[in-house]
Amino acid sequence: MLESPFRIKPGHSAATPGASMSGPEAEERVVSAVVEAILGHRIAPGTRLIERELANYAGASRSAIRNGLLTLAHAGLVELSPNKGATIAMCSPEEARQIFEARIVIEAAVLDILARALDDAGRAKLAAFIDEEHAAYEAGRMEEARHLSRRFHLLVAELSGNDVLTGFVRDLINRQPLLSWTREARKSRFCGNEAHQRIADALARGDGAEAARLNTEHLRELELELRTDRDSALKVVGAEDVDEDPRPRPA
Amino acid sequence: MLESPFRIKPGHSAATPGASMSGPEAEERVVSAVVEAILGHRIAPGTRLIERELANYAGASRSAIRNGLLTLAHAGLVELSPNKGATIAMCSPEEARQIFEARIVIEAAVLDILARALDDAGRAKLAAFIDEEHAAYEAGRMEEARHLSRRFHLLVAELSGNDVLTGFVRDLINRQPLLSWTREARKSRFCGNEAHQRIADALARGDGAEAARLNTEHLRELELELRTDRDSALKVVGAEDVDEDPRPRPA
DNA sequence: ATAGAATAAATTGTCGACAATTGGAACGGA
DNA sequence: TCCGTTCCAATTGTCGACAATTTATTCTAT
Repeated sequence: MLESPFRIKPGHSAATPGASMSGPEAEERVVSAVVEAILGHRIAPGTRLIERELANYAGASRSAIRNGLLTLAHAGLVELSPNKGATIAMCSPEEARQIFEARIVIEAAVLDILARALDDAGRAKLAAFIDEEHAAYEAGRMEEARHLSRRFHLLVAELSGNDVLTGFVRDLINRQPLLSWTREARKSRFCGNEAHQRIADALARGDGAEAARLNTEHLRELELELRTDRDSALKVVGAEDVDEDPRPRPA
Repeated sequence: MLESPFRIKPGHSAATPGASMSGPEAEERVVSAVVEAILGHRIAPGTRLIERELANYAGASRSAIRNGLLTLAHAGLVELSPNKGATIAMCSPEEARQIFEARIVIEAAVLDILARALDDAGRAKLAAFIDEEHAAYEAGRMEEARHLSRRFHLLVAELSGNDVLTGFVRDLINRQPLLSWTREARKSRFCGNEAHQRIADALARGDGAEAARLNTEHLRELELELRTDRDSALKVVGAEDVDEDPRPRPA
């Protein structure tokens, strides 16, 4: 769950008004939809999520939505205030810093573990993934490229064989889009395929320390880029508060 | 949440039969009760949790219990199978290994961070906590001592200032009692007040690397102790399957 | 007597309705 | 015009009831 099939496309406000197909995956559908919406920068942090709206949208009942919101809250993607409702989580700069700090240390550990345990099958998977990532970029499918770029770090964690650490990495990666939700960030250059290649090379050499160092550098770069994006965004829009705001307005 | 006030005492099977005080903390109550029951080794991994029973016990309705179970499931303390219900999570040896591995790397990072940021207030808190821990042990209040011993690691994380990593540490520590749930483990010697003291000393010196090394050693020792406990338990009870079983039998 | 199928009990999943709380709007007074 | 109060719509929280599924029991045939 939370693994995000990335299939549901929100944007229009009523899925299929007549057909109330309340499958057993109703809750899952909402979770996926919200995750996808956040990843696609179609929904802004701080946006209020009204249960009934989501219910209508997903063709499910409020109970399912409530469960979904609870799951999302546990994952740190939405914030729940008693009697106040749910909003897309907002990350303060400090929180963003902490997330990057956590990613750096955990991924470093994961790489160190993986460097010792990587076998041929793993090497092949890594190579194939990086190829796919590169292909998507070359073909101009930026959305997919960005998606794969995020998933690279998850793949590394999975290959390390430690499910606990993998879960942590997944949570942290999923929160990433909360940090850079401005339109500017979408223009950011292809984030680090070269870096990923270098990391994979170091891993193949069995040099976990170097892989960790490269990854740390990579993440620091990302963080810096994010910070400048945020700053420039603030400088541009200024005090009128960011309101290009592509969020689904309550009817 | 999950912070566990440790105040509710389960054991008798009906809280206050007449008074259905369904406060807003009903869900919280169940969560605390289950956490406390797990920590006190009063409930065995694999035990099935029936919603209606919990509801009656806590004087709440099934909805609240369901939410509580979802929270516990996300924390890794219970497992939910669709249409099958909830059980106290069982940790395979492999899972236990992964949890310790995760603790080692994350706490090492936390100690490294803290060594650079520790101020006088923090030093004082650490010292006071270790004193309290020691006092509880000397006074023979083993339950409390064990509780404080676990919390030491959480305190270190909190002092580091990184809430994200702190949350991870909390999750991992809460899962600890799932690993050593046998009666034998209760007899285990006071786990590492000296070790805690030494770690605090290294921190006070600003030597994060040494603190991390000591902590790693400390955790490895704990893991080993656990493993032998489990093995000896298996050797003793043998194939009759562990069934001293102090779990609340379904009426 | 045992294996298998049919039945019955128990438990979970889902839903809609109602109560409680919040946020905003209309209203009135200074 | 501005501030405070009152009222109302909107939203969340909670509950019990019913349907669907699983699990235990009983019955029958071999």
